[in-house]
Amino acid sequence: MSKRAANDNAKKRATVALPDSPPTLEMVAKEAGVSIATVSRIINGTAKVSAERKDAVEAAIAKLNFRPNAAARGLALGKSNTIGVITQAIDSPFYGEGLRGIEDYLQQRGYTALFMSGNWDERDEERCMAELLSRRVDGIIIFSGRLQDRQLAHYAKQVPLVVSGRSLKAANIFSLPVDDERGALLATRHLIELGHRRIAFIAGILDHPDASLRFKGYRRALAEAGIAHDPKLVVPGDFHEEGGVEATMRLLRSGNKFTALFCVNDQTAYGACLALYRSGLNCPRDVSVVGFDDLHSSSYRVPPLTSVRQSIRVLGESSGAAMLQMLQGEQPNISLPQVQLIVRESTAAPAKE
Amino acid sequence: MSKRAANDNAKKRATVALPDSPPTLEMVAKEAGVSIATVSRIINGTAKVSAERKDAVEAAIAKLNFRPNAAARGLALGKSNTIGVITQAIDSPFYGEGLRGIEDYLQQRGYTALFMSGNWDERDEERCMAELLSRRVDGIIIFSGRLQDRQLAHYAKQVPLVVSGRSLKAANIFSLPVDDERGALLATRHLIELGHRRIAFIAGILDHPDASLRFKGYRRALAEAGIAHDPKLVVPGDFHEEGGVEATMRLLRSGNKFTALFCVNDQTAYGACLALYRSGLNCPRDVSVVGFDDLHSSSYRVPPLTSVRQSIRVLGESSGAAMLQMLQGEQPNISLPQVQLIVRESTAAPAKE
DNA sequence: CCGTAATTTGTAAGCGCTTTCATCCGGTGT
DNA sequence: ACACCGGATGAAAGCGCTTACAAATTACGG
Repeated sequence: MSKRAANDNAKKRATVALPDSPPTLEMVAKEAGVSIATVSRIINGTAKVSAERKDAVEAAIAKLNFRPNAAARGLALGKSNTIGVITQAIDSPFYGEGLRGIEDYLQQRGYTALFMSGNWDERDEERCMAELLSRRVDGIIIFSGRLQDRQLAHYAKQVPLVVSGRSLKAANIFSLPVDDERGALLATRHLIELGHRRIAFIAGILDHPDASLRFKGYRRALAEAGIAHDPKLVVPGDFHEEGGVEATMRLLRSGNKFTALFCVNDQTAYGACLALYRSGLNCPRDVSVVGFDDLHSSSYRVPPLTSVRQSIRVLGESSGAAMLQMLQGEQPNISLPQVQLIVRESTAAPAKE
Repeated sequence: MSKRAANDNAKKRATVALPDSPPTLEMVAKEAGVSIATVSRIINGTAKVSAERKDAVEAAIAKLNFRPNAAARGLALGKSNTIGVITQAIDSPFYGEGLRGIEDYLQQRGYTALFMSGNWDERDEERCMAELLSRRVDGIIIFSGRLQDRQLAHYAKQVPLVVSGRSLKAANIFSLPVDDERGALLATRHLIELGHRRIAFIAGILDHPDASLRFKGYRRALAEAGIAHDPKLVVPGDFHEEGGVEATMRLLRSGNKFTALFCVNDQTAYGACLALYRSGLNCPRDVSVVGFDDLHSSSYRVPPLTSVRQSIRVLGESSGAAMLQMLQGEQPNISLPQVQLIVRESTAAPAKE
């Protein structure tokens, strides 16, 4: 047995010294008196090894508290077991649920998710892509995103892509679209069935695909019911609470009457509710409000918000599943559950005039 | 000992390259007609290189769309430029803001954050630590967390640690405590000043340090004002909306009168507000409610929630700053802004009886 | 007992990058 | 002219791990 007591007495030195470099395969091999190949084989279970050596190696690993260096392994293997995820904002309640879904799914299958925020900005998103590519992630999942289709197709040559919340087909890309139009249709139809005729719509950012699809669903529902679409009842927002407040105020000040409000997403609806409250209007007595996304906290609003549920968490899990299938070389066969209207207490029949 | 065969085989293998594998330093060097050392020096700016070669290399890099392999670089450098972050739940609105702060701060300084969710579970947290350690992150930031102090001290021998929202001192650990007690004191005092005497408290999970410190502040404010503390007005919650609903219902059913409610965090307060609404009680007319954390969406509640602001985003940024200082070998000299009470519209004087 | 096949185990060649060190240059000083 | 010097380059040695291939060991039949 060699004398490696110095290592064991590291405690003594630790009072002054910074953490000494972590143990390596070589140190484990020496400690156990075998070759590094044998240690590697035991760790990965890639070949049969005699029980005797196996025990010795496992003892050495435990003793040294050895943990394989993922970077080195990645280099040797040519894969990192990491999936990059580009979201717009990691602190958004909307994306957060999706990230959680991805993380849970991947982690159970031995992968790690690397999250980055694109900040609703195309250049930021490119920076994220560059960083992820540089880290040689095995695949990248993008939530909506501002990148153009052709840019995505370009990146897809370098790494498998899953794009969720968007519809797009190209080699090495799998997209998982959400049925925004149908969701908006259900929401608007619900308001119409309650008896509303003057239904305003707070849109998101103008050129955003989600927003335009939802707008389309809104108009389709109106058309179905034979209600003329009044452009004055459509105002832009920003997908955030603040935009909802401003849009609602603008609507109110414009003097155009409305008894219901369909908001492009829940956060916008939160803002709308606050603006109504500030204006002395009661939801749902004076104005009914419907959101989109069904965020977790929407069921705890006062009043609980009626919303379109697309389960962003499931979207996340499905994205992870699709990515793993792509990495197996399979064509993903994932589909999302249908969007669904969740009726709560922010909608009611309009007041009799 | 004929090594000829081995060499020949190695060469053969070396010439085989998959067409789609990303370009390497070597390919760039060949393309530019220089050595790989020169390319490396140009990329990192670690030495002077003639303008002529520099141009050639940059052209080659652009042509091949070369991106250095972060894993390989990490291996060679012995550092990954990555900071691991352990949070309880990536989809929590509370932690989300903190993560955003960390991400922004680190990214501007050339670091990448690797987020993992501990799920409020000690074993999960250990799994995260193991994963991060295996990836040889340069440091780890932990948000609150369930790990014991001694476990943290143990991990700190392997990697620098920043623990936020917690107070603890040990070698190689920097902790960034939030003044929970003072926040709770301010909140409760505010209710007292408004004239409330029967103030209930919805606590978090029993053994959680945040919860007990806030409870302490609550009692201190009561004591200051000479109000007897009534244990019947204190009920447990779970830091989530659901717990707030249940706790409030329990309080209401118990028949113990109260005119104000201090909740251990904003999410709990959201639940409380809903429970009041369901019971036909108006906030703040019948019951005033105060939260803690001042989440972004609290200012958009109906009514906007009075809360204690500790700027979790700033907490995140500061954690990042402290970590970077530690990596420089300095002793971090970071301090947090004081907690602050944000008075909004969920609190008012109690109704005259 | 030896030959041969079936099993472990060890050796060493990478994976892509950084960096030390030796080499090669064109000046300089005398 | 000659020894010397400093700056630009390249060769090569790792960083820690996997794995193809060789070597060593064992098992067995003839």
